[in-house]
Amino acid sequence: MRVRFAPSPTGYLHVGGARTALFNWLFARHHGGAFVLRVEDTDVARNRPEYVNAIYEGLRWLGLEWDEGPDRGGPYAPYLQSLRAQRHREVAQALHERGAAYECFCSQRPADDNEDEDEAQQLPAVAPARAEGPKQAAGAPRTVCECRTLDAGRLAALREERAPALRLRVPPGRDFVVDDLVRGRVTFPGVMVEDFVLVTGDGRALYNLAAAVDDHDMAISHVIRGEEHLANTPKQQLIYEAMGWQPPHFAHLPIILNQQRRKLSKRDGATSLNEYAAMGYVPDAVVNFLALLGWSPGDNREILSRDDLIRLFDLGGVVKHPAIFDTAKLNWMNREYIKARPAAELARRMRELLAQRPADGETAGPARDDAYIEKVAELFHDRVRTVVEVFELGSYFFTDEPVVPAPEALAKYCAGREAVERLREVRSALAGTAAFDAATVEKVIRDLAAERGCKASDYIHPLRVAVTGQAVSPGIFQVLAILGKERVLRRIDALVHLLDARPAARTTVP
RNA sequence: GCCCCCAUCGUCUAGUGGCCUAGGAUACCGCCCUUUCAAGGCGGGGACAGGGAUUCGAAUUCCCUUGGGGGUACCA
Repeated sequence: MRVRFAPSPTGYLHVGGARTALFNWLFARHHGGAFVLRVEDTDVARNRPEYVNAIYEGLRWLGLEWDEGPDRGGPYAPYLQSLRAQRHREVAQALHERGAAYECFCSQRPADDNEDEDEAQQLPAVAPARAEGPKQAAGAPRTVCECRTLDAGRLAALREERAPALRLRVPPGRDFVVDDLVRGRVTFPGVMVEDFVLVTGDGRALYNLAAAVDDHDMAISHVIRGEEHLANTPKQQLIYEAMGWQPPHFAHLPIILNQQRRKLSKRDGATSLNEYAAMGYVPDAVVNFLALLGWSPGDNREILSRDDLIRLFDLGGVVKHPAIFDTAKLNWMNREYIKARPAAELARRMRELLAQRPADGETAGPARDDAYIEKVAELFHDRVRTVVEVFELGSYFFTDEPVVPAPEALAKYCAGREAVERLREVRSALAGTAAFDAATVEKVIRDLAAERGCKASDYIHPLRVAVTGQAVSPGIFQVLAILGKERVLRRIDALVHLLDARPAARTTVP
């Protein structure tokens, strides 16, 4: 079995494309078939060569290695569609010769006067491309221009005037059915598929021709792609039929939608894979999550390794309805993967992200130290959803400066006058200890509380505000130990100073 | 407009005529634990879009309505 992922390099690999690639990969690995990467770069207007690399990077990040592709060759090379143009023209010519296609001299139909589409340049008309006039009663949107039946004399005359496009002669009077592996039999009324263009006036093979030819030539057995291609399928089947080729099986995957139930677009926050990488999602989690978006193993399992997925995957488990991309669940899953792996791995990912950040004050000092990163990772590895969350929740670990206390934290734990007292007491207790490991500082603080006859938390809360600037943090004793005596003392001093300077109005708290 | 597809908790889904007073996960809420926040444990609310039809019996079959999505290019 041979499947392919055929992106066009018009942008970064987005989650929809990634999901399509993943399902193809899973299918290939499950059946021991080949997963081929074919880059469909035939639309010169929108292509960007640099995006080919972006696609490679996205697939590699996910760990979806391809067996054949532009960069690694294979028995059916080349895998860059633009390099196969000659072959596309050959097939077009064969189609023409056997009467399955005809030359069309019509002007380009004006692109729908819909808003965003870039208006196609309109050439002077030879014949009306679309039959105008009142809507035909029985609903017959199919357009047949007179080029379909030009006689030899007229044909020759027209050829002198301009280069024709080549249209497929769609057989009239029959409906077209697609036996789709995920949605069953789909029937398109014959009147709806019109004589579509195979090759443009300037000799470029268009998508339906190129895709059909390449899929056939590359011996693709299963075409697994997004639902947006469903309506193209009858056209491609017609090409196979006209050429006498055996068509592949087709499977159309449901679209991934955003929270507003629309097709994912740039405005929906992160849509391309590299953004997820940058935010500290782990590839295995993204793969797991994407696999469950539109597919289910049929039981209640949620956490599935790559091997599980390969073993369990089949097209029968693919659902028909579109799925909404839910970041909350991805976050949960990512946390599961972070927790399931040792803290050292989180530390490694932190270092990777740190390396990509500018070396400003935020990441100065001890943040460079591997052992230090590891300790911080230890503290956060079962409380963060993403790697960057460590830097956000634990920002106080990545600066040598005193922290700026959050107003809420101040209001919650430092409102009363006694907070200052407590800070002074705990400061001097802490200053008096030489060892500064978690166990020691815990004993110091608990002893202090016992001695003063109050709760340890009475000291802990203001202390947390002093060293982290926040009302919440991981266990305070470990935080203190990692920060180190010097920074801790300095931060206590800074907060005491700040509290002292504040207006004396609110000295009591109810 | 026309064509096609789809329709179970907010979200991802299980469910292929009786096992369903509809299961799981996530999100949310509560309790326990606790130095805070998480994690963890326990518990809670929450769905078969609507209407017909078939059937002894429908989330499951058929039809209509509604809603959502996709397509409608000399783009892919």
